[in-house]
Amino acid sequence: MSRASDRAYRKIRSFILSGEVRPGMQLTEERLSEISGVSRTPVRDAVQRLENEMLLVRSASKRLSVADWSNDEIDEMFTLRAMLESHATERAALRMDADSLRRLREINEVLTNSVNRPEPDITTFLDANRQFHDLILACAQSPRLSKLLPALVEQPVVNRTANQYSQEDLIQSGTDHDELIAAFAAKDQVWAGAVMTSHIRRAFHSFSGATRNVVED
Amino acid sequence: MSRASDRAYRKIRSFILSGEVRPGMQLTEERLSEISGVSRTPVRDAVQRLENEMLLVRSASKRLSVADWSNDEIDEMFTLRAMLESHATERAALRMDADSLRRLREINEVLTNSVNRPEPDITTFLDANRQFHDLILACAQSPRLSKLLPALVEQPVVNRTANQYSQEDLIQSGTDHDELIAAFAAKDQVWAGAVMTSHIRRAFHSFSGATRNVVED
DNA sequence: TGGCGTTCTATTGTATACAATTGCAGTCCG
DNA sequence: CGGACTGCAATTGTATACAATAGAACGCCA
Repeated sequence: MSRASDRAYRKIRSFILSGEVRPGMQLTEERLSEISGVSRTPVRDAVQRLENEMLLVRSASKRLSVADWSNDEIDEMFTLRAMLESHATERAALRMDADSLRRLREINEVLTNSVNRPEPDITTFLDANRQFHDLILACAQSPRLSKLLPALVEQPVVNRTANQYSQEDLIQSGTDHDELIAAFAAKDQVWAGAVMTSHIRRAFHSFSGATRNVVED
Repeated sequence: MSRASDRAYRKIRSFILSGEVRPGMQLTEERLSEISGVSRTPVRDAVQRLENEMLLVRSASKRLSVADWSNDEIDEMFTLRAMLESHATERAALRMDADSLRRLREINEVLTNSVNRPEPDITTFLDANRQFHDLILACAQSPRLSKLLPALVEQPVVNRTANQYSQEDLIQSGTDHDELIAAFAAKDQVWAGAVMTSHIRRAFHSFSGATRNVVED
């Protein structure tokens, strides 16, 4: 979108993700306008986008608040993401060209290097990981999927997941990607889809295992 | 949303669906503002919603035009809808309560009556059909699904499908719904999900069969 | 005559002022 | 003392004016 509107979107988003505001907390448009440094008009555009991603919710009558996802909702996000991203992967397997395949290898090279060291570089890992999944989505050539999926790959969850990961988990991610690449090279959509499903499901359990049932510690 | 904004949304939507504008045709915000009788501010809200539903697209730099879906995109819509709505149905099967089940029966009673007559009442059928599917979605109790699915159940396609339907097809819809109700009563999520998949897939083939390959006529 | 640049116009983006709505608090009555 | 009503304050919704930007048309020069 436009500059001010985009700025507002990014500022508000990172404001929420930073954890400065607690889930459920109320936010006025004017407050968001101060935070992002633009007027309420572009703020409202940004807010509508964030509502679609369900980072913000309009509490029974028009008042804005920060979303507070239940465990069930987060489980559901992973489930839906696994379904849709596997489907995207299947489509991509049929449409993958040599250039994209090469690019995937390059990206995963970077990703693997970022974790195969004494102190894993999480930032580089996350960036490469995002590029990898984005490229697959692009290869799927489905405008609908490209619109729907991003709303399920919420950074808060992805980031928290990555931080929960042990180094072995991170290395396993690279291995999964290698297998995906092999499936793409073989143009085997079933294989590719299955690897993606298991890739995301593992992330899910790593996330919920580390997050939930803190009482048991 | 708000009154003017909602008004704009409905007016523009029906303007597009009426077929008065051809797909790919450009529309300015001002023009839409005239059509809907409100100022550009609420129009922009409505436009953003319609962009999410992909009824409108922003053509390489910000100019608006009516979406023009390829056959592949429509196929993809049906595929995604089948995936997500089956999933919703599976969830609903686990969460269905007696009241909702009764209500489903009532709705399907109306639906069945609307088609079991010499001249089927398509309007009533469509309305009951929508209520039926909406209630299942509500029973699934998944805010994400409730946000994602409507973007895949586009009225233009549903309506055109219904008009393509033969009377037997319409009656078959009611029968499918009966079977769904039976699966819900048995709390059998696998059964329910399978029936929904086949229900939507049939609609898909009825649609594409009647729409495509006109050259062969 | 064709390609390029420049101006002009159409369109979208932003700010601000104002209208409408909703929640809250204080008060009055039972 | 409780509950509902009324008026005020906070918040969201809408219109309008203006700014920025992208496209098109025109003319200039090679």
